[in-house]
Amino acid sequence: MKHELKHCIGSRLRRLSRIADGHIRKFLGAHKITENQMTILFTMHELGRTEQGKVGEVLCLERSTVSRNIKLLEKRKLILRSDEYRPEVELTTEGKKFVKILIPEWVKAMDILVEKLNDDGLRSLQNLESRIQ
Amino acid sequence: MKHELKHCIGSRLRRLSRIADGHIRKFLGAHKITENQMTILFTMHELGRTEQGKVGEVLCLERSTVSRNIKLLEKRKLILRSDEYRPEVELTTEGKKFVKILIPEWVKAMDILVEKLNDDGLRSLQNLESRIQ
DNA sequence: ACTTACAAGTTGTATATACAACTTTGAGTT
DNA sequence: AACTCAAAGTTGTATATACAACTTGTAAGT
Repeated sequence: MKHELKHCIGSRLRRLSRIADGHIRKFLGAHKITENQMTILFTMHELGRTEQGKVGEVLCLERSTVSRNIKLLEKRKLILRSDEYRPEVELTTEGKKFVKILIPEWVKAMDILVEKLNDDGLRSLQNLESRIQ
Repeated sequence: MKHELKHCIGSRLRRLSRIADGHIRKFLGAHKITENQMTILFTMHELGRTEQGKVGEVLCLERSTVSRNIKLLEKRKLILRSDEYRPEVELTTEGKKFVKILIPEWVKAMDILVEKLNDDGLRSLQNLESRIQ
């Protein structure tokens, strides 16, 4: 057979991401935030005030997924949406504060993951990213 | 800063897996099956009759996740469960037939992904797997 | 045989995700 | 100005996932 079933690239990447997220979650426990929402907060921190759609574009997330996640973060007053139909979003002051609180925990998780992956593993990750799209 | 937020290993792996799964889903459309359920079917095809827990162990999935996914596949009569509390599971004849139908579609998706990744990308994937656990 | 402890399954709950269908808005065309 | 169309947002629906709490069965020790 040309490919072996257990070499399915989709399932292997899914598994890798579950493992990595598991490590990250260990450090987020106290802060009542999911790793996904953390990623959106961080992305918005990087982007500054931006259109909602841009978030999905950067993260390769479907419009509807972004819409719902943003809604959850808005409910917690971590982000602000302009009230146009196509809103611009940005972190609130509280959101920025929360990001600053999260970063040290996230750094602990990254330390562990980076140590596991090593420079070579990080290059592998970049390599995959550059090839897959 | 030691790490950059946008280099978060968790979110990058999540993104990669979403992209890969998107490619796979394109080929599964006609067959009314999700890429995750496909993975479980393929895993069970490899394992043969086995304890339910083994599936989660191989795929790094939580017990409850396996439980629910298995239930969905059982409802479709693609798998069979012994009726002990800790059941053994296996593909039904119908399940095996379905796997044979799915494989060509899956191969098409793998052809595309393997072409994108190339030998070098596949080595990168293996490299990540060997390092991350 | 009884008890205890642990391992594995299930269920409740919340979030994450995608796709389809519908809605809204703005931009171009006439 | 009215029309049309495309782009982006939202909602309905189904699955995927994890964690916590509870359940159940088995194995070990007495």
